[in-house]
This record gives sequence, C-alpha cells and structure tokens, in this order.
Amino acid sequence: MDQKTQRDPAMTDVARLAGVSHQTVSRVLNDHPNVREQTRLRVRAAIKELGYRPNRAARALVTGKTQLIGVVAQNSTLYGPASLLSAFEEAAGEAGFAVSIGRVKVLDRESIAAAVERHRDQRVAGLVVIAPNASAADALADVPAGLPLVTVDGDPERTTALVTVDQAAGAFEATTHLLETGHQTVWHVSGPQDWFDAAGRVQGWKRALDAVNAEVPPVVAADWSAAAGYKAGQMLARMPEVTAVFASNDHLALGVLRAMHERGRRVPHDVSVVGFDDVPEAAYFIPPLTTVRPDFAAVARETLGLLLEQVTAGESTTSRRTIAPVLVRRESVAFPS
Amino acid sequence: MDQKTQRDPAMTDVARLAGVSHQTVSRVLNDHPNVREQTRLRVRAAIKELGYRPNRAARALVTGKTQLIGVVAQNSTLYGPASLLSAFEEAAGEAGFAVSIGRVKVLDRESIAAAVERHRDQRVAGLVVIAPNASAADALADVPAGLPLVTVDGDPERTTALVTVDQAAGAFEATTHLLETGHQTVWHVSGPQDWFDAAGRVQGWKRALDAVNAEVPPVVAADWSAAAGYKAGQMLARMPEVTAVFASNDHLALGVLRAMHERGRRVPHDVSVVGFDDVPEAAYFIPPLTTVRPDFAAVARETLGLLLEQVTAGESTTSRRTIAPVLVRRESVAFPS
DNA sequence: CCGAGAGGTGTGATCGCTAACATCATCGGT
DNA sequence: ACCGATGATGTTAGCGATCACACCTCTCGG
Repeated sequence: MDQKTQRDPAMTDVARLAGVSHQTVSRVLNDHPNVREQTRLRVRAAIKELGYRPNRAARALVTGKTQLIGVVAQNSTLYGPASLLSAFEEAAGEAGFAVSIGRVKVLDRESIAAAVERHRDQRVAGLVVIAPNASAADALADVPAGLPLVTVDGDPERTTALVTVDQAAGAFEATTHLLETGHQTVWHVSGPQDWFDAAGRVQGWKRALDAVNAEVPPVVAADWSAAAGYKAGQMLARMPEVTAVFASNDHLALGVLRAMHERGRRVPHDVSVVGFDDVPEAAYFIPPLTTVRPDFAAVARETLGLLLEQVTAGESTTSRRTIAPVLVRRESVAFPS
Repeated sequence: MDQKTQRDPAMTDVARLAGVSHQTVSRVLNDHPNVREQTRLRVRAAIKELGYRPNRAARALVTGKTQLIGVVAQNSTLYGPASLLSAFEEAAGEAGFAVSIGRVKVLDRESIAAAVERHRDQRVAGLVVIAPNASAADALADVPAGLPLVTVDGDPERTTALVTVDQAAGAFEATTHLLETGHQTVWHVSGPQDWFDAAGRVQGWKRALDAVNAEVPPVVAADWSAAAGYKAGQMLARMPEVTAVFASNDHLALGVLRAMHERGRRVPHDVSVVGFDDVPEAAYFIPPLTTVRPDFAAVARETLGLLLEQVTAGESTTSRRTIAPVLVRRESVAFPS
C-alpha cells in the first residue's frame, strides 16, 4: 500500500498541485468570475490529473443544500407511473440532480408521511409526490411549508404546485370519437373512484355525452386491473344495447376485450372499445386498441421545471401545468352494426 | 421571524437541552453501549422535543460513507426491470438505505460508465447494475474494484457478484410442459440474442428438446416487443407443422397470439403458446396465457443481501444467487389436434 | 502623483458530526 | 487502604467544502 488506504484527493490536494489556494479551486469549480483564465486552466489541469471529485457531503454540510430530489410514488408497476418516473429521472439527471425514490406500498396517509420523512432525513432539495388519490393528497398536508414540492396527478382542487395529464380532455375526445362514429351512447368502465385520474375521465366522458344529449348510462366501477375489466366486460357483454365502451385504462380495456370475445361479441364489429394510456402492447391486443396517449415525458419535464423553479427561488409556488393527451386510432372502433 | 431563518436543531442543541455533551448524544444515536440508561432516556426525550434529525451530510463527511445505494438500470418500462426495481427499493428502505437511481437510455458501455460516474460522485456505499446484455456487462470492467457491486441479470460467465433468475430452468420447464402435453416439438421466439436472459431461455429450451430427442427447429429471433412477436407469429402461423410456441416473454407471446388469431389458427386448439414473465395482464390475454413466473421480489432481496454483505465487509465478493422461476398453467396450452 | 475602485487571490472560521483520547467516579481484589 | 480495570462522560481535532473578509496589484480620473 502506497498511502494509508489511499484517501481520495481533496480540494487542498488540487490546490497544492496547481500552486494556488483551495479557495481558488473552489472558485473554479463554481464558475466564479474573478479568476484569471490562466489560473483557471492550471486548476482544471490539476483536477484532471488527480481525478479529483468534489465531496458532495462536505458541500451539502456547509451550504445546507443537497443536489437530491426525492420522489414518492406508489410501489407499483403500473405503466403510467413507471414511465413517468423513468422520464423524470432522465430529466433530473440532465439538470445535475440525483433522484432518490421512496416507494410506498399503499397510498395511505401514514405510509406517505413516512416516505416524506425518509426524504427529509436525506435533506432533499425538493420533493415530488405522485398522489393520485384522496388519501395520498391528504398526506401532503404534513409536508412542511418550506420544502419545495410538486404534486403529480394530484388533487386539482388543492392549492399545491401540480402537474397533471388533462384526463377530462382525453376522455372527452375518446367518447366523442365513439359518438361521432355513430354510437347512440358510450358506456364507461371506471378506475377506482377515489383516484383523481379516474374521476377526471368520468367527468370528460359525461361531458361528451351531455354535449350531444346522449343518454348517460351508469358508471361501471372497477379498479385498474385487467381482472376487473374482465368482470365488467362479462356484464356488459350480456347487454345487447351496449355497443361502445370507454375503459379508464388499457388493462381494463384488455379485460373487456376478452370478455366480449368469450361471449362471442366481436370487437369492433359488434362492440367498440377505447382505452387510456397507450401501453406499448396496446397495438397488439385483439383487435389493436384505440386509446388515449398521455405524454409522460412532458409531464416529467414540467414537473422538474416547476420543482427547480421553487428550489432556486427558495419558496413554494402553486403553479400548475396540464398536459393534453392525444387519441390514437387503431382498430377497436367501428360503426355499430 | 423568531430566529435567523430558524436553522434546524443540531446535535449541540439536543445536548444542551439534555444537559450532556454532544458526544453523548452521538453515542445515543449510534447505540453505543457505554451510556447510562437514564441519560439515554433524557437524550431521547430531548431529541423528540426538538424534532432533531441527524445531518447525514455531516456524518457522511466524517465517516466517508453514505447510506445510499446506487442502481443503474435501463430507462425502460419493461415489466421485469420495473418490478425488480420496485422490490429492491422496498428492501433497501427497510435496511435503512436510500436508493438513488441512474437510468440509462441505451445499454452501451459509455452510458453505463457515465451513470456509474454519477453515482460515484454521490459517494454511494454500493452499486447495483442491471446488466442484461453483453455491452452492459463489458462496462462493468470500468467500475473500480473497491466499490461494492452486484450485478443483476448479468453475464453468468463473469466473476462478479451476481443474482439472476434461472432462465434455463424456466425455459426447460415451459418446453417440457409443451412436450408432455403431446407436441412433437416446440418452436421458440427469442428475445435479443445479446441478452443473457434470452440466451439462457434458448439454452433451456434446447436442452428440453434434446432430452426427449425432439427435433430442434431454428430459433426465431426478435426483440422483446409485442410488435416483434406479431411479426414472428405471422410467419409461424403460416406453417402448419407449428403446433407449439415458447415465446421468450409475455409481450412476444401476445404478438404471437394476435398473429395466430388473425390467421384463424386457434389457441390452444391448433397452436399452444407459452410465455415468460407473467405480467399482470397475462391472465387476461385471449386466451389466458400459460407462462413462467420469476420471483422478482426474491431477486431483489438476494441482491440487497449480497450487496450489504460487501458493504459491511468492505470487500468485494463473487458469490452468486440464482432464483428458480415457476410455471403458471393457464389456458394457452392443449393437446395438439 | 495620489487615492479610489476593481480584479485576482489567500486566510481563517464554520457547517454538524464522529474518532480518539482524556477525565473522573466506582468497584472488586489483595 | 491501595491499585488497576471498567463504565460513563467530556474535550478536542478533524472530515472537505463554502463564506466572509483581508490583502495585494493594477488602472484611471482629477
């Protein structure tokens, strides 16, 4: 062993090699203006030569700020949240922030509070909470006011910074598409009632029906799973007057598709179906599913933007951004026979 | 404002309130033995009263260690990686570690090296790399020897700590199941050839055929997408001698299912299909898919265990763990007609 | 030719914690 | 009654960065 366990180089080591003080090294690192170009180069060279890497802990200690963003999300493999997270990490990485995630099994107030606490322990610079239902949104009351916070898919009624997909607009478009294709009315298989996403989709669906004075059938309540969609589909398949179904997500739609198939009701010939999310496999359902595609990458970008705004400004805002989804037409919709 | 921006309480504040020295507070926090029970309680009370929360940056600065684990994974929403990550975070959280993720768009050496660098900047205590293909595995050569590292789904040939699902065993079981059902042979739609998972599944499939001296048809190469499965399925559907297909994952199987359907070949009556992964929707495909289910939670637990072993021991190991998947029988397999 | 201002650089204190050592009772054994 | 071990606590010195400020060296207007 050359040295004592070969401690990695610190700022003073760089300073010594470059023949300057550690403070000058710090200035170079932080792009302070008052450094001679020549000095700057010398320091840069020394940094490179030593393979110096600033110690974030030391910096965090003195500045009181970290370069960490915490994300609280449900412990789920749902397509929406997963892609969102994925896109968010990418955006954050580009902005020089690391992302620490605190998954939570159930979206109740207690679990979320615990996850938030864990992140506060880490002294995160800001927090993103994916709070798609009421109990999750409630938990946000516990987040201290000073901490920059952005909610995703949260309560539209609440006054926190919020980024969401415009659920209602997407549902409206989907429903209108079915109506314009010639259906008298459209049935709706909804996600869990306490999810804002589901509620927004119900709203948009209703608005579209109202707009043309179509009859509004009762909402078929379900959760987000294919199993629930299948169950709902079994019921709908038995009702001959059902010719068009708008499912609150693609997995529900998949279940509906299978129930229709088993019952001998052909899609789209006898029944048209539209989903929501555009999961990658949707194009390979039987038949390929017409669905609504939210732009998760855009949501992620907006979220990060809003958060960094707060982080740099040092105060909370209540701005909100809404991302409009688009309808993707495939082969699960047709003129009723 | 009461104080100057109300700095949060530090160890000395707790010490003052409890009437002890900050060092004693430190001892209480770290469960050192030599503290009187009474003192311990007094300190605990003071901590609670002030809402004191230890500053991790300060601790990291002096100990040189963080409570952070870095995970490098592909920027994907594939079901397998997503559930793995999810399970891993949960396990790590319980062990008191935070998880910082560095997603990577493509699994080439450069991107992975960059992600590893970002994590080293953070001074992570250990690193988990999901390195399912050759180029990713190559990148691991750049990881410095001192850093605890566990590879998931990595190269079975390489000598790093590794946790994998026993792909070959799963594929063997799936193929054998088809053979035992009465099929002469089994065709295979494979994932990308440079993925170890795909390669392992090919191997297991081949072994099962060899074991009963069945003819080994050519491998149909694809990627992991439903689109590729569909394409492969279109070809297979045209060949009357194909009565059984083992697809390398569920999405491929979905594509195959749809191609068969379009071509009028009934599953399972005319053709049997088996997938791999058991995505949650697999039970609602048409027909419900027989598939192989890996236990991602177990992989996550083993991974964490192996990593923490290295972190506490302070040295790298080359142990490896293998998780056996199980066959889930549904309705996509039947006796050939 | 002098003094003000600005640019470039160095010095020390400090952030909140842990490690190492110092101190001071208390206690059992001879 | 003395001594060394042991337990409980305090004191001091950093870890590696940033910040505030001091210091020097120019330039330039009056």
